[in-house]
Amino acid sequence: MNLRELAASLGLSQTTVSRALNGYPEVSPETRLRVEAAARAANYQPNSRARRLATGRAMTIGHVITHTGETEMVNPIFADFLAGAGEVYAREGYDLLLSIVHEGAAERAYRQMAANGSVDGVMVQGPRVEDPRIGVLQELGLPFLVHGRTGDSAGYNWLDIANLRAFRRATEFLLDLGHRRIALINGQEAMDFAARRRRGYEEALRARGIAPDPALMSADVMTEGYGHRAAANLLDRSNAPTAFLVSSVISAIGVRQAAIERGLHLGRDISIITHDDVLSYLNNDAEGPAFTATRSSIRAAGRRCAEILIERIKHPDAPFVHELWEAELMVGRSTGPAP
Amino acid sequence: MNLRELAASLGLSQTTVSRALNGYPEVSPETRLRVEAAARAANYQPNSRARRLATGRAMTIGHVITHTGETEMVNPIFADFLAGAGEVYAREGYDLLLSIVHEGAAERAYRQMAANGSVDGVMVQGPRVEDPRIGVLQELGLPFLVHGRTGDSAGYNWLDIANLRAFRRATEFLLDLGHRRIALINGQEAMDFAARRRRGYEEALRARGIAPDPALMSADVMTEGYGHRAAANLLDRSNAPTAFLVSSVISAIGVRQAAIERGLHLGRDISIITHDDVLSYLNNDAEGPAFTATRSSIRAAGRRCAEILIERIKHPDAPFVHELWEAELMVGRSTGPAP
DNA sequence: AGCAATTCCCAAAGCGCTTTCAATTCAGAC
DNA sequence: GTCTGAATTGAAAGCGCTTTGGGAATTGCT
Repeated sequence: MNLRELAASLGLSQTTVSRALNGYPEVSPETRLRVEAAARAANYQPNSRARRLATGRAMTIGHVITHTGETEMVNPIFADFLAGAGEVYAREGYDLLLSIVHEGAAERAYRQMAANGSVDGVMVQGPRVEDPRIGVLQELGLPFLVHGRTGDSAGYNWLDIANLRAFRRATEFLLDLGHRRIALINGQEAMDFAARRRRGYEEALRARGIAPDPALMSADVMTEGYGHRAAANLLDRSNAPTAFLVSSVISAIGVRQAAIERGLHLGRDISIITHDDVLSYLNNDAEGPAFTATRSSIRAAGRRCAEILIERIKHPDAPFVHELWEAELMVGRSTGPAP
Repeated sequence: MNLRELAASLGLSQTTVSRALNGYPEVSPETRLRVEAAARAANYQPNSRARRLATGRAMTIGHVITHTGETEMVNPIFADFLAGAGEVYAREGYDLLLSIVHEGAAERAYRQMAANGSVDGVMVQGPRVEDPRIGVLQELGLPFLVHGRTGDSAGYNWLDIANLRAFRRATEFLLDLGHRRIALINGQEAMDFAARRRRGYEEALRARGIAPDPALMSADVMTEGYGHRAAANLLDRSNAPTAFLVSSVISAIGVRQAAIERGLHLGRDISIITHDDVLSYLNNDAEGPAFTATRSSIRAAGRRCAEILIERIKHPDAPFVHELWEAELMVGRSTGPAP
């Protein structure tokens, strides 16, 4: 059933039927009701391909997710972010076009989306400290929103969490507990969020007169194995740290494992604070691991990012939106006074 | 730059330019070269909206991912599956339309995709023992492929792993090591894969004259917390199991944690076998946890599923494809003789 | 009653491609 | 020379919708 047939069956023109269904005012109430009833009865759905061509809008938002070359790893936090954003898209009638490519191919993916008009805007995730994607998107004139920040953050829309403050705060918390040798198990520091977290950690240490010790810091893709390996190395040293600051729950599980293997008791012999994205399948709650954590839901971020982006698509000339979220510090059972 | 402008700039008709770019034979080699050069120079990309309308093909594949009501959990294995499928889609020129909805809304999502023609086919993941989606898709006449199986599996395309055999094999492995009280920490048994795994487990026990003990079996959404909780309960009983068969690495981590908390040493006091989907961020290899595992890459499955589905879209009348993959049993450090 | 302003509806022109059908050219066959 | 058929190219008709620019009927105002 298409519009022409529906119109014919009603003895109306396509124009009127189209207007009736799309809520335009120049249709009499009775006609609108009649049309709506007929459309429902015939289970009429406008052909989205035709509509897109006619309106020039794709009603689609593009997400380009990259995986890093070496490990081919797809960051699992994307799933939760997508779930949050997807909720909003569905509500607003947008489709979500997902493209998963190697890191170097992201630019091409964006160019293609822009050139062939398959999306109205794109969501950028996981920006690096220097991220070429931003410049490309600015040049393309495609509306976009960055989850995170990079470079000169004034010239585009972004939503980020206060990574620096969160990790400064977490470090201060450990310092207050008397810890002096605090290890940082960070994500890859080419990523903007990781770079900021490190700065927060270092600032807090310096503010207490402690020089950051490069031997206590590591940075890598945040897998469980990495957390385990990094912690194992550090714990086997003569001058082992008494506390760990970890960038993800997945890695924190590895760190915990390394500690336990060495007979250390969490919150007594060793302290761990992790950043917690509140992933649905790794709940860090009272009955779970209950790590002390800086906490900010990635899914909620996805929702809000989607809202902002759609707003931007509707009003491309509005001023840039910058939204900074604070992470909350949740005290769990993985921290305690320095031994 | 659109086709008309490009054609005008070349002094050719749209017809010829279109043909030249799309590889039709009725264009002279020189003309084709000229057109291709001009298209490259002008960075011409055909408007996908127009092309879709004209051809009637969406060049898009739909994935509808559901999250269960209570937990709102998005299964993280989807990310890896999508990454695999996405690779193939990109190669074949297909887009991936992702819809993340509540369980009950899946049917409506499919109907909508079919009615408004936004996809050429859909991928179905995580089928339940009785799954209404299959019937809906058959009725809609939309090509689809199921990752997994359900009900009468003859009437549609699917790719699955041999869940029953994998878990029977794993159970036999534990039995051979002398274990007699083996717990099953399964996924929700409304899911087809989990139901099959359970049958495999029970078959193996019965074959050795052991009656499956309902007290040793549990089933739930496979989070870390669930694994921890279920194992803790079992281990605190008087007649605790000596081995665990777990349906996912994430839950296995929780099980391991519960065991360690009770001073049990893996592979000596307690054995764990888990199913391993080879998730990129939870690598279960030599330097990682190294669980003994039944192993099958979900990402590889995603790749193959995409290939099959595209093939089906191109040849809708071909006979149904059924592909059953064996999981391999990888012996790690988490299993040993019964104490 | 006469006029302008609404109200409601329609015909037709796109949107930017693909594809059918027809036209033209030219080589080779008679 | 004429005819046939292959090789190239184009004109134009869609694909199914939205939207512009009228037009007829109705209403409101003087």
